[in-house]
Amino acid sequence: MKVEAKTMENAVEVGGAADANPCVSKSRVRDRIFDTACDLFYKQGIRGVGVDAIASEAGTNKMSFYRSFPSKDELVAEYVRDAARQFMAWWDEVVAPYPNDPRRQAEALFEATVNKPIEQCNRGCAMANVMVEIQEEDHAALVVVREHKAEIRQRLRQLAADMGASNPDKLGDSLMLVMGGTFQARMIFPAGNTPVDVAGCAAKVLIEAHLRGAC
Amino acid sequence: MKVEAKTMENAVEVGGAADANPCVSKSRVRDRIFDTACDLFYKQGIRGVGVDAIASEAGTNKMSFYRSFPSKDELVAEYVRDAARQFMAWWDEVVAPYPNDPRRQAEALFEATVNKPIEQCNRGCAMANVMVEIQEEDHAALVVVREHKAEIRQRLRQLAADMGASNPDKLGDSLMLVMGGTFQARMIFPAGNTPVDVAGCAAKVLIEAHLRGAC
DNA sequence: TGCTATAGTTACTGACCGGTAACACCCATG
DNA sequence: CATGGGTGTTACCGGTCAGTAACTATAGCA
Repeated sequence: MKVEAKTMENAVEVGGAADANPCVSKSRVRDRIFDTACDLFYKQGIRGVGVDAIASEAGTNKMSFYRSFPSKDELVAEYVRDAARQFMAWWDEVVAPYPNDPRRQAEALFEATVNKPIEQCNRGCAMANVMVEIQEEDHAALVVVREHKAEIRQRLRQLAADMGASNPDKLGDSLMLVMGGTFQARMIFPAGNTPVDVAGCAAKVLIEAHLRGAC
Repeated sequence: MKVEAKTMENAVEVGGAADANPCVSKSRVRDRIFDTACDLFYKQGIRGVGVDAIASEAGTNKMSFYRSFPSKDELVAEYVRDAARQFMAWWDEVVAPYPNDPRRQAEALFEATVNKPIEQCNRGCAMANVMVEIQEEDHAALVVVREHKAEIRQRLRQLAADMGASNPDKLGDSLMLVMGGTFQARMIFPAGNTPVDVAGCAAKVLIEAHLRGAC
C-alpha cells in the first residue's frame, strides 16, 4: 500500500500537475510527515505510532523523517504545540461573532464543543492524552500541555469576570471542569446520545446561577 | 500482547483444587504481583510498565509472573476490573451515610472526590487512562471501562431522578461531565488551588438549578 | 555539463519487551 | 526419606522500535 502511494506521488510530481493534488505531492516532505504524525498521534496515541509508520504513511521513509526531525520526542513536542495553537485558533473563531458579550461567548464555546465533528475529537483531548502517555515529567511536550491548560483556565476565569459573575474564579473553574469532562466523554462514549450533548446546557446553567449570585 | 491461549481462570486454578485450600500462602506471590502491577499501571501507565518491572518490583521474577497470569493483557483487564470494583465500593461508602437522601448523596460524592488523597488520583481516572493507552478496540479491558462508565452515568441519572429533577437525564449527564472533568483536572493540575476544588460547588449549583426547574 | 540540495533505499545497531524452556531450590506433607 | 508443588534463576526467542550509515537517484540551477 505504501509502495502504491509513493509511486503515485512520483508520477504526479513527474507529470507536473501540481495544483490538482494539494494534499500529497506539492507539500514538502517535512510537512507531509508532520501532518501525518499529528493525525496518527491523535488517533492511535504517541506510543502506539512508530517512526516507520509515520514515514511510510506519509509516503516517505524513516531517513527522510530524521532529516526533518531530530527525534520522535521533538516531533511529539511540535505536535502538542500545534494542537495548542489550533485549539486557541478554534476558540478565537468561535468567540469572534460575539464581541463584548462574554456570556454569549462562553455559551458559544460549549455549544461548539458539542457540535465538533466526531472524527475530530472522538479520542478526547489530545493534550490530556499526551499527559497520560508521557511519563518523563520534564518532557518538552508536557510543559506545553500544562501551559495550555493553564491558559484555558485563565481564559474561562476571565470570561466569567467579564460577564460580571460574583465569583468569577469559581465559575471559570466550574466551566473548566465541564469542558474537560466533555472531551473525556467524547472519547468514552463515542456514539450518539452521550453526556456530551448536555455540555452546552450545563454551561448555561452554571453561568445563569452564578450571575444570579449563587456561590 | 496478543497471545490469548490460556484464560485467567485456568491460570488461577493451576495450583490445584480451587476451593479446598483457599490460597493463603499459595497465591501470596500472585497478590504481590497484582498489587504492584495496579500501583505501577496507575502511576506509570500500562505501556510504561513492563512485565519485568512489575515482577522485580514485587520481589519476584518474570517466570513467577507468568505462572500467575496468562499474559500482560489479561493482567491489565484484571487491573481494570479491580479499579472498577474499588470505585463502586468507594461510591457506596460515600453514599451510605445519607440513605433516602439522593441530593445529599450526590453532593457527598463530589465533595469526596475533591477530598480524595492526592496520591490516590494525581494521575486522573485510571479507567479513562486505560482507554487512552489501549488501541485494540476489542481489548477485554476496554469492555470493562465502557461498562463502568455507563454504570456511573446510569447511577448519576438515577440519583437525579430520585431527587426529583425535572430533567433527570440532563442533570445526571451534567454531573457526569463535572465528575470526568474533575478527575482530568487532578492529573493536569496536580498541586493545590486547582479547578478540582470547585467540583463540589459546581455539582451543588447544577443540582440546585435543576431542582428549581432549569432546563 | 556539472554541482548541490533534497529525497529514496537498504541495511544495520542496540535496546527493550512479551513470552517460553529448562533446570535448581525450598519446604511441607506422606 | 521421598515426592511434588510452588518458587527462583538463567538463558533464550521473536518481534518492535528509535536512530544511524552509506549509497543512489533526481531535480533545479549555474
